[in-house]
Amino acid sequence: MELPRILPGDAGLDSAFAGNRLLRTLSAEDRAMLEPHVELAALEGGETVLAVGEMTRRTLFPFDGLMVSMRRVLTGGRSVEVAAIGREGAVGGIISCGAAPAFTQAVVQLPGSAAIIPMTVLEDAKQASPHIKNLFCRYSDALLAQVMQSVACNAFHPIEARAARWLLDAQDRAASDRLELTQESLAGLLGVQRTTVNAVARVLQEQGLIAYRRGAIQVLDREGLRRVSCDCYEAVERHFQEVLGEDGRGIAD
Amino acid sequence: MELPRILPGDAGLDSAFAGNRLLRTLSAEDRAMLEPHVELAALEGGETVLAVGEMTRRTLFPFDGLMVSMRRVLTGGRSVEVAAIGREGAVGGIISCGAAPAFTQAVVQLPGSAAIIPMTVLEDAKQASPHIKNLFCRYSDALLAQVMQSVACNAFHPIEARAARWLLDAQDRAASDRLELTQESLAGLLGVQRTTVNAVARVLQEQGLIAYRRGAIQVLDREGLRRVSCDCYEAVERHFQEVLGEDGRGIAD
DNA sequence: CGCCGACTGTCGGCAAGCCGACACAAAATT
DNA sequence: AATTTTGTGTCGGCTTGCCGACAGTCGGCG
Repeated sequence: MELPRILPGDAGLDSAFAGNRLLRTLSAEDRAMLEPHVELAALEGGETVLAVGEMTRRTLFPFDGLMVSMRRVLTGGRSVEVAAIGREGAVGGIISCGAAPAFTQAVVQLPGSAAIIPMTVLEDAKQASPHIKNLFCRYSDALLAQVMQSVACNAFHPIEARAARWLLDAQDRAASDRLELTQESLAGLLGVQRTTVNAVARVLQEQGLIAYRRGAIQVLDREGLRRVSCDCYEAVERHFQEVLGEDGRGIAD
Repeated sequence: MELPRILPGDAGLDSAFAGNRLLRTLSAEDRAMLEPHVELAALEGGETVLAVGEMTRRTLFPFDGLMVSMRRVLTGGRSVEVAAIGREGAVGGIISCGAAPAFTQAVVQLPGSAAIIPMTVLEDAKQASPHIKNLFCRYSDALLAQVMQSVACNAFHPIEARAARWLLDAQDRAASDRLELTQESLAGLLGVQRTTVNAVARVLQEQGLIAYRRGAIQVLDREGLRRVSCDCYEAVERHFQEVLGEDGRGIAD
């Protein structure tokens, strides 16, 4: 995978360390340790960040609207999103510590920027900083919880609710309220037929919750979406808060 | 949670360190480091090993037929199994490093034994032994993969295939080919109606793949089950092999 | 023995969402 | 401006699995 670079100036670094929920919690010393090894990248929608089977030698910390979608593709070509990661988290070797090949593919769903750090650097940082180590452990738990919730969500909740949840999740991470994606790709993420997505989109639009045109969906009424969405949205957010807290310190740091 | 103890004699310890796929890979020195802090427990079906919200202060390494089921319960009382863990893995704080409360409940599904080790001890061991640290990282990745596969599996595969997969998974871990569970509880694990499970069970029995009586299912024909099961079974096992290998050393230890 | 609670078998109506098909519209390409 | 590509709208038939209901059965226990 080749990633386009953006200017690695201090402005970029500052917004990375301020814009990502994990990086934001780092002390000056922690930050100083990582900074020399950070690479910044601007990513466009559709780019593959990590291919199945590829070794996870680095980790991306999204900020600035970037949302990366982790997809599991099955034999037969059908695929679902198993997790979406934005400025609240990290993608790559953060769980496996770089010791395992990717099980899912990671694709840029909403464009934005990321701070990219080699796993070797991160592993050293974990050794040196108790906070970093603890932070990554807690984030791993939060990510696992997110995926676990999706298992339950897929099993029980109707697509209308799941679609609404997805839109809320996406908009949380997006830089704008306009999400550039087709109904077709949304269908692929939710693991349902395109025609089903179309039906749901129509209903949500009639209710004034969203507006869409060719290749883009706009969120008009977050509160309304929240009502039709399943409570998986809240459940995951609650666990995030509990584990990582708003300040990212969480429990017993 | 209170766990009944079994005699912590050397015989028990030996079978624990030989019977669990993770513990088995430890060197004599690694084992010596943990041994003084290991508690052995015999667990009965239905016991709650970890309640939602409880801090994960220790980790269980199942052996000897024990299978623990991680369940996510939704508002409304419906629940699904998000992961099943047997002698190939570990349950508890292994991902969160003990830094987060449990998001799912963990219930004993098939009776057996476990080696229980406090997270504090495990964390120290990770510091001291590169192999242990690497092993736990790789297992974390494998567990996450398992859950991710379930998301896709629930989204696409018909229950007949999923049920067959569950039976294979369970029998891999069980001490015998007789699984003591009711159709009702299997329905709860798969996240479907009991009547649906009943229909599936009847079909599988007619095909001679299983036999069941009140409260127990017996696997008769593994190969046959494999044919009707979805390939999620193989997909997860393959990733396990790739990451942990048969000897648990996996990639670049 | 006889009761009772838990588990299983079965049915019929019903809704969600699959799936293929096709027409249309908007953008991109030439 | 003409053409192609890509995305959207919609329909009808069909299957899976939900859901409530109820009857049958097994086994333990008083």
